[in-house]
Amino acid sequence: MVYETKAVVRRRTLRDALIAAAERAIEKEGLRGMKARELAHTVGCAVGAIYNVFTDLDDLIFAVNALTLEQLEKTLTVAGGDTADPHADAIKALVHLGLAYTDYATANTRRWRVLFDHRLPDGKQVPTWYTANLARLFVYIEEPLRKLAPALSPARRALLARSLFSAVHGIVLVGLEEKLQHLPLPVLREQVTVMVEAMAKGLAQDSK
Amino acid sequence: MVYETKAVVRRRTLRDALIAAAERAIEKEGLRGMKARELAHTVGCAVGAIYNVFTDLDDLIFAVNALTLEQLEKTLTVAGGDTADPHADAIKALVHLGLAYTDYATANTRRWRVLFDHRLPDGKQVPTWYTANLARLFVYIEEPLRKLAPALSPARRALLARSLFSAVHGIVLVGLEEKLQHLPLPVLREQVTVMVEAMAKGLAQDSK
DNA sequence: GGAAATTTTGAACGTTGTTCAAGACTATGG
DNA sequence: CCATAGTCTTGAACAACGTTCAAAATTTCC
Repeated sequence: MVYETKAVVRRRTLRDALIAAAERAIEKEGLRGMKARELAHTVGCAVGAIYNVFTDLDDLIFAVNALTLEQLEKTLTVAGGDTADPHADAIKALVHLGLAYTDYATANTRRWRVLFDHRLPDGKQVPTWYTANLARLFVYIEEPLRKLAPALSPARRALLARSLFSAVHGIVLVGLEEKLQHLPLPVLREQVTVMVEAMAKGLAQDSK
Repeated sequence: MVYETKAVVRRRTLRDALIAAAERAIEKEGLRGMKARELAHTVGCAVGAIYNVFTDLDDLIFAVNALTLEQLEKTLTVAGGDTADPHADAIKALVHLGLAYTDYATANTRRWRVLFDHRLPDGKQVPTWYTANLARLFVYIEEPLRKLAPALSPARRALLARSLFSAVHGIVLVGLEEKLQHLPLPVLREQVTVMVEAMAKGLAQDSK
């Protein structure tokens, strides 16, 4: 049987529709706005049907997060190095990445928040594919970092890439935090630029 | 009437007991573990009694967060500058602050997470006193920062202090994230040290 | 001491996510 | 093309949650 059976098609259609509905719900009201009954209503199925396609709502959230990560990664195109000055190029590339991250988070705050906000009930394990996908965010940083500090061992470079990502993530996170004064986008972008440049220069200085 | 009436005493006693119960619940199972009926049972009151003392569970969470912030601030004692080299002193002080933050977050992960994880339902405002308390975390950084880059205007210094805090916060947050590989404390401390030093050196370099 | 005011109580309400027996549908063999 | 075995879908029902509120208990005040 090469062709898909009706049931399989229906299943995937429902799956996609539910994901789309969840995306819209999250974008409009955040994780709180994603409710089983509401999703079922908007896609026109019974509440129980959700659980034929996803084991959990948590499972559905992970599916949305996977798409969010895809979206996010698409915006993280590395700026081509001019190769005139590899050092300056690397710094430029890092700033570019940081600003792209800032822009995505600002434009898609609720979706982006769910990537990290969502907490599983005690005992439940995060899917390994999700961990791997998230960790891929660090990889984008490794290449410029290699240019910036070539002497670094791969392990240390990976660790530093993670820390660089985390630092920018923190700046954006706190910058967009409602519990504090919301920073206007231009100010936030400037802070990211200044901090990434500082980190890059400081790290390069270290490894000399 | 100088002396407190019985009702007022009871009220405050109940308030404190509920806060204590909430603290224990959060420490054991996070925000999810803090349930109205369970709190009422552990302090020996009716569920409804909670709502005589707090308007919401959110209100109770803010009360716990206030205590958490107090605890946290107590650990952020600034290391005395040796005044031999103000530049090096400033960097040391910043690293010290970062490590203190790291240590508190590691030792009290659940409590600490609630400071930032807790999200209000749409429309509800964060109490201004809470915003002010949180923002006080940035202030600790301003003094070393002044030594590091004296030319900075107060406004820019405040902004940079916020960004420095945010960067460290991000590193710790991602470092302790279950959705990624948990970094062992020594590794995390080292990353914080390296990154704070890099940021400090980079910023100092800029302002020369 | 007794009336008025206040606080405490816990059953009840509205919303959650999730389940599961019953009914509807689909796939397959004759 | 039909009957039947298997599968999927349904939505009422369940448990657990935060929150409310009329009644009961307590405290306050003269």
